[in-house]
Amino acid sequence: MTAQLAISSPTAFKARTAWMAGQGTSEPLRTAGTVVHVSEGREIFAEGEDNDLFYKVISGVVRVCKFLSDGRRQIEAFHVAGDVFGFEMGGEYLLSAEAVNDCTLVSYRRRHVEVMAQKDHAITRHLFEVAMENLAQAQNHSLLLGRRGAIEKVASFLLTWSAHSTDQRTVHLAMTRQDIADYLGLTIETVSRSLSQLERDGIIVLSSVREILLKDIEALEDLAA
Amino acid sequence: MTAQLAISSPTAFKARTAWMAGQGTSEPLRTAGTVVHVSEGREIFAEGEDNDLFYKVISGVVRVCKFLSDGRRQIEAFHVAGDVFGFEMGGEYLLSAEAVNDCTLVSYRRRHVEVMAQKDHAITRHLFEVAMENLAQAQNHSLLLGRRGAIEKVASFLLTWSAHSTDQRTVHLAMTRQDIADYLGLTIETVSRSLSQLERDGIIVLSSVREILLKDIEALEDLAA
DNA sequence: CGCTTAATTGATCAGGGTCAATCGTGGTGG
DNA sequence: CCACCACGATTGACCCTGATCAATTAAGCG
Repeated sequence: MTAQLAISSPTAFKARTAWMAGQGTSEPLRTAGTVVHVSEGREIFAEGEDNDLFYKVISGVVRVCKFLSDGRRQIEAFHVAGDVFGFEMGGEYLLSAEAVNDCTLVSYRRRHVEVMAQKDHAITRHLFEVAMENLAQAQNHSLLLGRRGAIEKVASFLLTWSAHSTDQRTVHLAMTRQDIADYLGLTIETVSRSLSQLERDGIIVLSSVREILLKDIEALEDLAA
Repeated sequence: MTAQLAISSPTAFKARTAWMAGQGTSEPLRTAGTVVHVSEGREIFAEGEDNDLFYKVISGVVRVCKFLSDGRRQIEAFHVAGDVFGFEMGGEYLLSAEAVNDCTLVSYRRRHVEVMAQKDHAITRHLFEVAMENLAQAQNHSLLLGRRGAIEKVASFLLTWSAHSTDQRTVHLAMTRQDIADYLGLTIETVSRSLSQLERDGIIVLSSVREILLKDIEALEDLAA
């Protein structure tokens, strides 16, 4: 609360290196957690369950999502190394979380951390930042969903996701087309067509299904503007 | 942090009575603010400005929104009496806020409150709840924007907004059709047509432009499911 | 009473969804 | 090692919802 650390950036994903999560003096929660492994596709928690735990990603990618009664799915966010998710105030989770691929996570017992936070102000501040970061992300996501066309959405997604790649111009996708579609509020076919379109325009190259080369980042940024 | 107060409900708007905002022992911030009046259509703050203040609504309705470079607008939320908005971590606001109609607000100096929060744990917890409530709201909004058709969106909007009305079946709209459209990610025409459609189906009655009677709440809930 | 702005309604169009067929790719087992 | 299989991704044809353009109506307000 006291220090006004600027949050990293108002993007949908956050970039921190996996190896530093859970260690270092900048990590207020480092002593409190339990390491867990979750394999691809497995549920971490579901909407409506008691939320006594929250998590931080060490490696892998997690999706958090909601479902409509008819099965339609909306992915709210993808979480990568360093991100905290599942931290909520009420008695039960408001969304579900699943492993996009094999993940290593640290789980924290909420009540335990709450007690710690009373003594250690740094923890409180850290949790605040987590919450505010997720909020900023959710608000950007709304803008994306409400006011952009299919190509704009896909371009925007590629740019954001490219921030994680070691090489800025090579995007490794951890998720399927269906995941992307459910994140962008599109169908799998429209995502596919948009990618093909971008390739035809010489803006990207689909070097393999899960790997995309960004040839013209300028053009992508114009589309995502 | 310690007490795990359940947040009121995961709806897009929150209902509290105007006359109790800013007083009562349940109000940790009651001594710190300054009352301000903002008239209809006026900007309260804009994306990119220094955020040294945040606000609570006493009366009236506030919209918070983002703009795309081409002028398209996405309203993230409407805030009513009791809601806190403009509370962010970074150095500048990530969204803009405007008065939908004449408003009375209380403004709080962020740095001042941050100092207070160090001494008074109740303030910290209260701000946490504010943040988490806004987060839950933003996430529900994403679901609405990404995965629902026009009629579903409008039905959902009416139900949520009806929670504020004294009479549950009579909805007074503070905002224009354009505001509704920008909140739902639709055009003004589609909002209008959806309302007309609902009236033709006997589900609502448009008693005047700003007043709508909900005749068949069941049917609305089915649509919004 | 007219003027201005918001809202409704209509006609048409296009972006994206749906349905269906084909292609690729990675994994498995012979 | 290779062939087959299963599932994900791509592509095509068509349709439908919601956007766009345009005209009309309604509602404040001076």
